[in-house]
Amino acid sequence: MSDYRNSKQRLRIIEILKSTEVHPTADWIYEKLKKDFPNLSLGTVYRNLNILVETGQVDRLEFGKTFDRFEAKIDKHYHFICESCGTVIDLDIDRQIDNKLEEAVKNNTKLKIKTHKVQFYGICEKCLKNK
Amino acid sequence: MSDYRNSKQRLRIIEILKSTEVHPTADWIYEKLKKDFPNLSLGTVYRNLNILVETGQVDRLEFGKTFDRFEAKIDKHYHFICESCGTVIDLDIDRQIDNKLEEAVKNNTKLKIKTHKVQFYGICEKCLKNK
DNA sequence: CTGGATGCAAAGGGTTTGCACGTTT
DNA sequence: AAACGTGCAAACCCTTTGCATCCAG
Repeated sequence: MSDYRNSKQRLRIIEILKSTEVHPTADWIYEKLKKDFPNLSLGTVYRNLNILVETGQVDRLEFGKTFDRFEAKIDKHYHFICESCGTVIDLDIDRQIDNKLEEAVKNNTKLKIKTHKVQFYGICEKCLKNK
Repeated sequence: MSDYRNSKQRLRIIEILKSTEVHPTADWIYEKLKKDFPNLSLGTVYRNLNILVETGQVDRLEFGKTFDRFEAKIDKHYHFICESCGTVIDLDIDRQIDNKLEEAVKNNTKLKIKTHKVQFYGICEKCLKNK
């Protein structure tokens, strides 16, 4: 890993992220940052966000890879995603815990909650063997 | 909503999805289906997948919209996504239930589980008022 | 001074869409 | 026959990347 310097743009990006609750997109940050750096380029925002995620200062909210995946198993279940090979595996759920999970949040907020999804991340059996 | 017919391509897509556990990408399905329909186009696969998702025959595995979102709040928490306006809201977690959730899965599989994420979906307060 | 960072623009990669033709009902 | 579905290719959209220049250490 290379050494990262403290560019003004990067520092401002962290500031912006720490001062908002809107979970911005890269473009939102770009628009906001443009006021400070009129010549700012979107590429700079993306490069810095990637660095900030890499160094653990920022979290990226995403599911799996950039492309969608599909399944015909319609009943409720969780998913496990292997961080090594990308495989997605269905997981049975413990209904009792699952219900408690949703109840705990429902009773604690004014949001109208319809459903929830859970993903587990780690290494699958196959990849465990191959390392 | 329009009436959907039973095109051969669409029927095969459901068949394929029901017969596999790999949670395929659109492209994976395209490659597989090409054996039956040599002139198949990727657009057809995408169109049909969207129809199947719309009619509830297939689930799409994704998180939020197509673009990533970022946050500087690094500590563990859940997210709520408003299905109406796309807003993402941080949710506190009940550590006890959260731990039980991870334990339940860990004890029930040979996968090496490192972490998990939970998202809740529904309608936010603002959108509830505006309807 | 040296290597990382930036701006700009082009390229990438997954997904959507307009159009003319083919198929289902 | 009418309306939906398909193939093809172009268009889209978000993100990445090559390159010359700029700037932090």
